[in-house]
Amino acid sequence: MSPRRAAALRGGEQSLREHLIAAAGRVVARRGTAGLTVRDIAREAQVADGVLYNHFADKEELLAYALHAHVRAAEAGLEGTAPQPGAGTVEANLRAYLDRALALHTAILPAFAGVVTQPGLLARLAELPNPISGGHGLRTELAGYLRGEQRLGRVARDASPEAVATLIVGVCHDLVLGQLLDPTGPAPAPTPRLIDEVVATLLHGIVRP
Amino acid sequence: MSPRRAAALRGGEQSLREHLIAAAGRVVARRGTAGLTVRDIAREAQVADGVLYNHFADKEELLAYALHAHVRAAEAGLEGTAPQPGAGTVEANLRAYLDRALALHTAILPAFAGVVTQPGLLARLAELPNPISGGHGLRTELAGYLRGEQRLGRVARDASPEAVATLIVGVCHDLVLGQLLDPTGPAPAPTPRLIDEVVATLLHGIVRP
DNA sequence: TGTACATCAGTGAACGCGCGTTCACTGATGTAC
DNA sequence: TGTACATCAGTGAACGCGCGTTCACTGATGTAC
Repeated sequence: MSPRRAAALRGGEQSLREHLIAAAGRVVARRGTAGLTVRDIAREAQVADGVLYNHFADKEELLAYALHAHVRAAEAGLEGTAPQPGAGTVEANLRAYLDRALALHTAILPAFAGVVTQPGLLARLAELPNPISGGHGLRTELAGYLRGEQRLGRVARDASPEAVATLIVGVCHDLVLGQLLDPTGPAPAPTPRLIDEVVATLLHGIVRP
Repeated sequence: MSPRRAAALRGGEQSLREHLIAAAGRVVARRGTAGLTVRDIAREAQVADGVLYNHFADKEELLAYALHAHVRAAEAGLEGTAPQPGAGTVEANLRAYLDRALALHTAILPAFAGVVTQPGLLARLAELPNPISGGHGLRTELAGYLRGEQRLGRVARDASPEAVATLIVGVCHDLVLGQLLDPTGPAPAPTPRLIDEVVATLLHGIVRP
């Protein structure tokens, strides 16, 4: 035994299963899951239409793995590391977290837009080893950072790390969704001024004692 | 002339065109546009499959009108009126705006989730008399309110109304999207405590002078 | 070592289904006489 | 007033297409002798 090998693997490294996940991931990153065809994936993988059923129960299972890979790749692809409590200034750190979150959501949200409308796919994703990250990790990380700063006295004790994390992630959703809903709108990168003002608002609020 | 009348209109008020938009609007409000079938709409309207093509160019045009109607209905259905500068307290007013925005997005976002992945439908929506509202009106309203409070001296002059509006709308997107992405998650109504903390963060910030 | 055979992942044409859309037909209503 | 006819919005069976999925077949590789 050791039968026929997929033409696309002639070069020769991966298993066809990994090859399919990678190919699907590329297509998902490019166009999202909406209107995505089994044949599109096969063409991207340069492989016969039917092979995927030798390795996955159905299209949804492959897509779930592809999305999973896409999310992990996006998270791994973030530049630099998350700020630590006590380092630099709180302002610069908050800004850094916002930049990171924005980069992450810009990479992930378009692919997830189609997932919301596919309950079966959502369920498959939930079954995968890691839960749906989708910024969840980053949110927790940010809240943890803020608690650290609270301990150091650089952030008010009565501030709510969860609320700030929700606000930061929310801004990302808003900006990326706005982009998705109006493709003719402003440039992909939001105005730096708005970002500055968001950080200032979170730091100082809008009323002064 | 004055030929056959649709059986569904026997009761007798509207035009069939309005009847179709209303029926489609009901289905869209219930299940969104994803996986929505021309036959589903016809069944809801209790009308023959083909009639819609007597009144609309295609499915997308009908859906665009239905979404438009749904958004306007959701905006019209908001309880009470938007707070005015100078009335009550800034805190209560901000909270009221957040509640309104949350109600609006809870009603609208699920229906729009499927729209993001249908560029043709998006384009049709953009062509309709009013531009896509989708909270846009509320955002402008909120920014205007905040500028009013600035003039009255109840909100800091150097605060950014646009940033606050983005933060408020962003929280809505985040909470509703979270709900959509994890249907098994927390109750539809978010915890009041988080809302309180969000308002407090916007008012006072997280660092103290 | 060389040859015949068995294995089974990969292949891609074909299947069946559901969708958006079309169009020959129906029949309630207005008009002509 | 009553009857025959013309109109055309509504009807729903049928069309064609694209999709996810299946499965008889192919052929590269390992094994037996």
